[in-house]
Amino acid sequence: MAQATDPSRSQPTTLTDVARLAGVSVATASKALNGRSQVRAETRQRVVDAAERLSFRPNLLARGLLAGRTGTVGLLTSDLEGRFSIPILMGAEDAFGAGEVAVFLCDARGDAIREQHHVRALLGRRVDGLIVVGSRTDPRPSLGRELPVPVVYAYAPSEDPADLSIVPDSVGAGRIAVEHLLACGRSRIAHITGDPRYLAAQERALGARSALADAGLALVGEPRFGVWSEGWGRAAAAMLLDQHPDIDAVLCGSDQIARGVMDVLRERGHRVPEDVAVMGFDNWKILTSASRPPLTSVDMNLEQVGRAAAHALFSAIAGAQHSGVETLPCRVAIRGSTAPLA
Amino acid sequence: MAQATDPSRSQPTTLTDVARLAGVSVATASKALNGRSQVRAETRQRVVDAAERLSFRPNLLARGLLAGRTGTVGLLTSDLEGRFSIPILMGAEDAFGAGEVAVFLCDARGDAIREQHHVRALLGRRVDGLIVVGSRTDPRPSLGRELPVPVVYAYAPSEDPADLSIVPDSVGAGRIAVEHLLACGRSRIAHITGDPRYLAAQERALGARSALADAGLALVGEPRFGVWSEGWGRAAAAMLLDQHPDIDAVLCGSDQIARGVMDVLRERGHRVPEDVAVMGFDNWKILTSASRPPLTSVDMNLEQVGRAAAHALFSAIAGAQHSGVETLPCRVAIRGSTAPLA
DNA sequence: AAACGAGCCGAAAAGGTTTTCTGGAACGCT
DNA sequence: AGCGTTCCAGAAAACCTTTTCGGCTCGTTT
Repeated sequence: MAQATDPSRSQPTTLTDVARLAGVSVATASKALNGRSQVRAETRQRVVDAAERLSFRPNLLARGLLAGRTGTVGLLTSDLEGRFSIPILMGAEDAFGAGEVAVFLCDARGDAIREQHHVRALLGRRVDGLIVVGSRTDPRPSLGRELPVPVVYAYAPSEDPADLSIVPDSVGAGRIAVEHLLACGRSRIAHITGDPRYLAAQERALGARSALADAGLALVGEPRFGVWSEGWGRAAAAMLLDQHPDIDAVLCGSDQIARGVMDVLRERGHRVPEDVAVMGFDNWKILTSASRPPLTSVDMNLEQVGRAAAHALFSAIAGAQHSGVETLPCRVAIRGSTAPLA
Repeated sequence: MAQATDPSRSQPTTLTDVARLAGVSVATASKALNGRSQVRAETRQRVVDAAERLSFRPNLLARGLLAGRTGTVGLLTSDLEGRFSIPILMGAEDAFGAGEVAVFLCDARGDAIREQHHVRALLGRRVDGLIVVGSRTDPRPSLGRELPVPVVYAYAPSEDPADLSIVPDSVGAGRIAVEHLLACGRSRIAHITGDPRYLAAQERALGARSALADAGLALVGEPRFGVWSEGWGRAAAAMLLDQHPDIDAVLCGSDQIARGVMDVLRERGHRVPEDVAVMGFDNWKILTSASRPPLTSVDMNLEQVGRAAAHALFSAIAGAQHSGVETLPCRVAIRGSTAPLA
């Protein structure tokens, strides 16, 4: 006798097994399980029972090979570590998971070579489409127009306008932040933000200024660019208070910066929000809910971005031909650090 | 004529195309490209050139169908949002990516039904194995012994000792934390930690006590369990200082708690680390590097856990039969919040 | 009674690759 | 010349599923 095979690793049951047990041909078994009409109800039931007893799961490889579509997509992140990729990834996974589509996850770690490698591997697996997730909102090089499957860029738009990109509306984010502060009765608003080489920093500042201008106001001083850290928030806040002790709101480019700013405000005896309102961007709950008081922040709706990218990819796979950069609105998550002036 | 097909979505080239262009049979083309020996060098070169010209990529579905192995694994997380899954996921993705294995990402969102659904879907895609990543270190129900592929549990071990699980050494983490504080000359050490229903909280406390006992010492008071938040850290620190103003170190159950503790210490005029040393767990850089001073913290080496799980799955796929819970050591990331007593 | 239609099932092909086996050609040796 | 050996290429099967098409049976209609 041949060596007994490990029972716990037995070959998965095939349609042939089911057909044999049900006493029909594989063709009939297939039709019975897939709800085709040319099967008698009684026969169908026999097949379904047999499949159940053998706990049959159709081999999606074979099906994909035949159908030309695999029901898989590639999710290519440039940087899993950064916290922006994760919510986008969650949104996309959510949107796909509901629709029987499986997601290949690849992390390029910001390396173009590795990215290219992953694209090749994914194409070898005949994914139906790709989502490319960036780690910042600055445009990135396109994967090219010659790919055999549709591609959607999320968060970081493609440089090629022929590609389809889904990004949060950073300018609008700056606008709604200022509008919220204005609604709270603030008028002497300063802006402390992060690295000026980030498009997001520039666009948020632009939106903030534009909303102020619409109200006939202007920022107190110039936007203070620096880095995305609490330390910078503290340093900039100290300088700001020295020069402009009369501010009544600080719009911060990130939640981290906002935390630094709030620490300095408190240490210098300014009450938040009674004397000075503080706002951040990103709505990173670990920071916003832990600060004293909890921090009002602009949420970039990143899960939404991921979901929208997934839906866009769906319709692109179905044949729709869209292109250009689509922006999604952000929203203000209001907490204790902003409140109307008494 | 038939409708012209969209050139940008042309069918991928197949081995048949390559063989035709090279003037050989598909069998020979396959052997040439896969380095089989029964091909003349000159013929092989012709095939390779043809494949190159057509930018041929073998269809991994077909290969997988034939080989019975697909070179894919499923990564099943219970909670992508939590920050513990991500490093594990990165480590696993890293280990697999190097070896031509692609990773299906599925997020069950802590829902057993959804998890079961994903397992079925992954088995339908004939993954070669599964990694199940938990969101906390408490044991979780096994997926069962009847699965047709090997499974490795990471971070959250399986309740079934017949399964293989890879977890960080939480007891050891508590030990090395205390050992570091002892090495800094501290002897009056208090412990403020999180939710007592988390095994990690219990085990870290256990390890800490055991290391202290080895040195002939004991904790100052009982471990103070609460929740994993800055707010609890502040509240507990205030109580602690009221009862035991003479402590010289606080071991905190998480970096968030540690930040809260440090804020209260500073506000009450205790210097860190001169008067009181503070340590956290998790080594979450966004918190450890932003605090004043930067926070010493125990790193759970989660990427390592992910990599180890990937390697374990590899060898299980290759046939090795391991089981039980394997613990991986943690390490102390030393920063400014701990320093030797002068 | 013959013809026809409807309903149901099975045979076979297709999808792309790898592997095994067969066979042909060239070459060396007796 | 005949035989054996080596080398190389191709034919065919296999993996598993879906779909098309042909054919069988049975019931209905003229």
